[in-house]
Amino acid sequence: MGSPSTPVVTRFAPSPTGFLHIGGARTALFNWLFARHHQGKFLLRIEDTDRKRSTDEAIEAILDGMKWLGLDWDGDAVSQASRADRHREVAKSLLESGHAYRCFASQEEVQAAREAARAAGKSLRFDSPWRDKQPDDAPQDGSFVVRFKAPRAGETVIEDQVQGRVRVSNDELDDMVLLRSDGSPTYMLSVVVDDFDMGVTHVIRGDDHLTNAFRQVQLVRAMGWEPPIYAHIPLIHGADGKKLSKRHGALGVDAYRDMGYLPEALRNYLLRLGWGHGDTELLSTEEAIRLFSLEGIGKGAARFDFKKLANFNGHYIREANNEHLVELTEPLLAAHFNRAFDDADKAVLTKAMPGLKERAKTLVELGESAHFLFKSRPLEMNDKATKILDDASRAVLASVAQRLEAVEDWTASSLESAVQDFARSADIKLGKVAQPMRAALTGSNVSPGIFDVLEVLGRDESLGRLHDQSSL
RNA sequence: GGCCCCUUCGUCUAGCGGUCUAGGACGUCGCCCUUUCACGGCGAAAACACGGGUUCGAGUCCCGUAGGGGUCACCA
Repeated sequence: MGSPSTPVVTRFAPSPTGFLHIGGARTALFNWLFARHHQGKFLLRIEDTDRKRSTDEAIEAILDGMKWLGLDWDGDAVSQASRADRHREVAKSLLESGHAYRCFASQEEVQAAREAARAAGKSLRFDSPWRDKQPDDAPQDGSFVVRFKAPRAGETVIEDQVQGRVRVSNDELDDMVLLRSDGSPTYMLSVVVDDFDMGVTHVIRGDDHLTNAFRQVQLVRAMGWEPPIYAHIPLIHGADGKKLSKRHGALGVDAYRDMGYLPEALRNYLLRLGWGHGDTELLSTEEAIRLFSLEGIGKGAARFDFKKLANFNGHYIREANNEHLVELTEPLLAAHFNRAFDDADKAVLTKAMPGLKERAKTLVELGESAHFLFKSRPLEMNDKATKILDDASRAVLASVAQRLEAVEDWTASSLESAVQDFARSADIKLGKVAQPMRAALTGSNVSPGIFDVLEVLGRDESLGRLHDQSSL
């Protein structure tokens, strides 16, 4: 950890070529948690230096994803492209100090050299013939790129907070391009400059950046700056153990939202994916901030497991307050029934929510489980309900309905005693009357407690549904 | 292919030389609760990749092997 005197500054730096995918979300979460833990700053920088592949929609999607997840950043999101002048300025000073040079080799030449290296089984380093040429040797009109004059001898070492000490021989690294032939800065240059200018103290990112880190450290040193502290976290794999790609479940967080996962559940799950603190599984955001540390991050890649996410989600649904869940579920119901839901509908939903949320793993399931409340008579029975409603059951329904009509106080407890009395007097088991009732009232074999269902549905609707299915 | 990283139950993980006959969670399978389904409770099966060292003693340290991953762009 940095000394207490230097405030922690972390950043999340996604490239806006798509949505905020699950791996990026976890990286953002770790950076956010780390910054909040140290009461430091968490910055957001959009790495849009590749103008062609960056889109405004993607930027929006990423910001939306962050907001939905509850990861708030300090200050405004910075556009890396907007800082191109400063990046060029740094490249220029590197050129002047002799840490960079103009390379006139064509892309074809570079390509050919790499292929030769591969054929020879060597590292694919490109040695530019222009590295040690004098400025006047340069062709007058040729286009060029600016390359970093990387050290060839020795090795570069990174004290990574997750990976430990990692070292690589400098002759493995070639002279990376700093400025393209059109004068635009590359990512390698831009990250280094931006991280420095933004005062980033800790770079926490996916370990696919680990090898980049070596070159970045060299660049930082060439500028006479101090490198940030690095923490390269393992990638997330799909359930099949393969790298998470577009084809392998690397969905945007918006997809998880649409599948009915709660942001708090996804946060908690993502946190536990690759980070641990003893046996603790469920952590509130406050606890997560309090407990989070880089030491708790594991080194191995983790597989994404929907089953466990669902379990966490069920937990957070049960924990959520009813009004909030009604708000989240109402749009799903409105879409399903293709009609607006008014306050009376919401009141019904709210009343049923305690029984509903107990058995839902996702918001989608929660919404579906509420359908029966709003269906109009006569309800259509699903297969299981149809099976339950045999002749005997329909006869029972007729009798119990008759008994319920006499109930003055239409509440779950009164209704329960009425049905209990009925079952006793008719000498049948409660289940024999409850299940047919459930079928008739909900059209299904699964629902919240049947007496709660009666109460929520109300006297008229309940009796009506019972009569619809009872034999006369 | 070069370089770098990783490897504890099916999955996520705890473990930071002896307390490990390896703990928790999800999942799975039983049982209990019970008006269904969930929830909850109880219980079970289930792992230190392999081989060498180091050490009185290794899941914990070192070296190989195997497997997995990442990266080698005028992408980020």
